[in-house]
Amino acid sequence: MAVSHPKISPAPSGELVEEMEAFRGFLRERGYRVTKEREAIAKSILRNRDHFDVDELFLSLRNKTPISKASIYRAIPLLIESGLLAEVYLENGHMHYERVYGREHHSHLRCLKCHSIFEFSAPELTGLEKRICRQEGFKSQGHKFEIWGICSVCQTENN
Amino acid sequence: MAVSHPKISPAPSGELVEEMEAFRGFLRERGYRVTKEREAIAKSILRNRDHFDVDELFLSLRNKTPISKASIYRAIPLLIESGLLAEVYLENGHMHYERVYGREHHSHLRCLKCHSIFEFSAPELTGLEKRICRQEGFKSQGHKFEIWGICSVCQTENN
DNA sequence: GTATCTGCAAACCCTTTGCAATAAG
DNA sequence: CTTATTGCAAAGGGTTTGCAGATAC
Repeated sequence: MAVSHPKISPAPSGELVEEMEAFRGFLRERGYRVTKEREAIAKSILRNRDHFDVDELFLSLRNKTPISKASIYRAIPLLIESGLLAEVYLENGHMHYERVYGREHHSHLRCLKCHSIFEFSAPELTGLEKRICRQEGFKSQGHKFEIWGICSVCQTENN
Repeated sequence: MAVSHPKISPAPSGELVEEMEAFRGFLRERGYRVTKEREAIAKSILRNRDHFDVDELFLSLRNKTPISKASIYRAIPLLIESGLLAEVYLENGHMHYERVYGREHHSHLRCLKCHSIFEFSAPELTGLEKRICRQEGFKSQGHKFEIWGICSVCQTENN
């Protein structure tokens, strides 16, 4: 199985300075320290990644700024708290993350063959969420919608 | 944190014999053996559980018919193949399962406080799924919708 | 200088697997 | 009798943690 269409959409880099500054500000406010490791991790996420797991991040940092997985795992809660990242539990075994800073809520299509993730927006989900919660007396803090199957590229590949 | 409203809805027991026979039939067809361990696991699921994880099942069997976790883990793929169970990846760290035999597709409300799971049906999700897939050229094999927050019982509890 | 952060390695938790003994057909 | 299944204990994979040395402030 050798599939290789792109999983990572290159990110706009205009706001990078601004977003980095926001992250540094968050750290200072909370009394956390601004370390080169945390900066490298944040920069890598802002620059390259919409979706990733810890291993991908670790490998991509390995060349320029090698950082231990322990430090990555320890940085992630900070990135989440700062509003830069969110956890995404794709149902394939382990935790994934996605950059959320400056992006809007969306849902995922997950290809079972090439493991690509595609995004879409479905505004009606919000209405559905509200209606269900009203019916059940539930106080919502979030929702998730995911579709899995075979993406268009993989459908046309022979094998 | 001591919360204790019911997580498990008692199952109808009229069809139990019939469902067990279906499972035995499935095993025989496939050349698998009908063992007392597999029967105890299937019976426990049919009788008591809509949602569970391996640990809960292990503990509940412990008294009457102690079965090793290894055997439970090995039985689960069979139960899934037989159409009795489905995996549910609630985003709280590990795999859960739900009985599907004779039940219709539904979605989940997950309480962050008492960890109860509530179910609801939202037929419009199927239409949404189809529309998105048509737009993206995606071939769907399934979808999932989950809402998390605080359930009505937990909202009225002080603390 | 002092408290936080880092890397390392060990610990953890859930799940899977190798193996010898057991049991189904 | 033959082969699948079981329980045990060890191995796996992802994630967390204790600790001593490094570093931000």
